[in-house]
Amino acid sequence: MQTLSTEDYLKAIYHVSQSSSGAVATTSIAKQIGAKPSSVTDMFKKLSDQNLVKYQKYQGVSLTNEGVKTALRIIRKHRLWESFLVSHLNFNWDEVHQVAEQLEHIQSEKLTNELERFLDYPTHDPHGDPIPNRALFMKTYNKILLNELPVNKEGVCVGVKDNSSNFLRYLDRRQIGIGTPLQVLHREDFDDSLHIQAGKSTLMITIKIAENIYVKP
Amino acid sequence: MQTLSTEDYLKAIYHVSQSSSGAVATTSIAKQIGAKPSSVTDMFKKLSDQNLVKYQKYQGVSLTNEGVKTALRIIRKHRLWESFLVSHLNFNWDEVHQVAEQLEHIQSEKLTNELERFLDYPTHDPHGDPIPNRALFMKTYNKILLNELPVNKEGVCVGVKDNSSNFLRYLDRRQIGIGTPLQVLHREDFDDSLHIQAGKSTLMITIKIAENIYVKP
DNA sequence: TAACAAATTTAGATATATCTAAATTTTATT
DNA sequence: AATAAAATTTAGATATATCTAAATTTGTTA
Ligand SMILES: [Mn+2]
Ligand SMILES: [Mn+2]
Ligand SMILES: [Mn+2]
Ligand SMILES: [Mn+2]
Repeated sequence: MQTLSTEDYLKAIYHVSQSSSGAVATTSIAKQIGAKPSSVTDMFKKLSDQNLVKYQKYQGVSLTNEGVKTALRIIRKHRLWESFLVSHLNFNWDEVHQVAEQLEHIQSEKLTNELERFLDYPTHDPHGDPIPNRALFMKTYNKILLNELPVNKEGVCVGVKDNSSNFLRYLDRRQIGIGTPLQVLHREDFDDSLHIQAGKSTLMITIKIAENIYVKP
Repeated sequence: MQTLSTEDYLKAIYHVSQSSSGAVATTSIAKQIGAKPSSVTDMFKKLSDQNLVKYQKYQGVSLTNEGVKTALRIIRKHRLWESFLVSHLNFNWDEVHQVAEQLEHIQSEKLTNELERFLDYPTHDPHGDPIPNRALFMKTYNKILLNELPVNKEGVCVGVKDNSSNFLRYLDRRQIGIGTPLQVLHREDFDDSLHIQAGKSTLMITIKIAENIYVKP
């Protein structure tokens, strides 16, 4: 059986490998997990012994098929729990991550599958991230960052790149959430700021904000 | 912060101290937890350092006020989760214990309190055990064991003493559960077996069964 | 009460996880 | 290509948890 730490490593490797190509480097995981590189090396060896990653000294790791499956099972649980917390327990989308970080380690297939049924088979979590189904398949749709949306083209917010409380609460204050219609009215070349239409209100956001909002055109 | 193991020890000490008087002995906890007495001694020292138990060498432990509170907080979570699993996730009462054993360690006051609200402030878990409320107060009612119920006196099943899957499934097969009306029709002195009325059916049970069913007269 | 048995504690071994600092390998730069 | 810088690994230290076996204390019985 996996230790809690093992599971967090697999998840971290999965996420890093999604956002970059090639093998996953020791330091990138060290940063993500908050551990020293030497500890990461130890874990890489351990995971390699269990055939969850392919590891070559000095060359980083990549997940094996079994490793991907294990990571997706944790991510599935994480996102299902986040959905539950928001939809039934009055959590705000910026409060769920820390708790889901614990709940994702609960070992019970029946629990996971029944939770999924209870939530009526959600496909996306409160941050717009796709939830792997029982077969670990995820429905992903074409999404682009808000700053890539052509001026005056209509889009809908379908997710966020940055999941930090700070950013999510900023969006709350601007009344931007999953499902909010978004449109770029004007792009100010001088400072890269954007004039946007968000739902019924128009407002001004910086490029940094726009780079963390996913929209479906 | 508590380690998972610490929490299980506190819970074990609480339960043992409920079912016996005086200090809690090293071996009794060793049996409950499935550890060696020497390990238990180590933990007793650790808990004592944290002022969660009063410990005197060779004399066992007793929980301090803080220790009782900590134990009750875990028990509160355990029983709330058991209730959730049965009421919303299609778990049977004999399947919930192992999962609740994990869920009880999730650290989030908001989660616990919102779960309680979501379940509409239940006072008892699926086994009839009382759930401590937010102030850690438990509603207990007068209950006796079925074998102490006078012949022909009417009672209602309000709990079970043995929580094992084996026993709970036995009760399922006999259609005895929380709320089932029970009555002792005849007590066979020769082998201490009992003829009982359970709901609409009459059946015969051994003394061992009767000693594990709580009834409210 | 002396002697034995049972319970408990202590001492020391083993296993695991993570760190620091040194050594090694890879990558980038001149 | 040689050298410097960065990344990674190794070696060894520290901390924690749990065990076995021996020593100690307590409880029981002749
Ligand atoms: Mn986690
Ligand atoms: Mn999420
Ligand atoms: Mn537990
Ligand atoms: Mn219970």
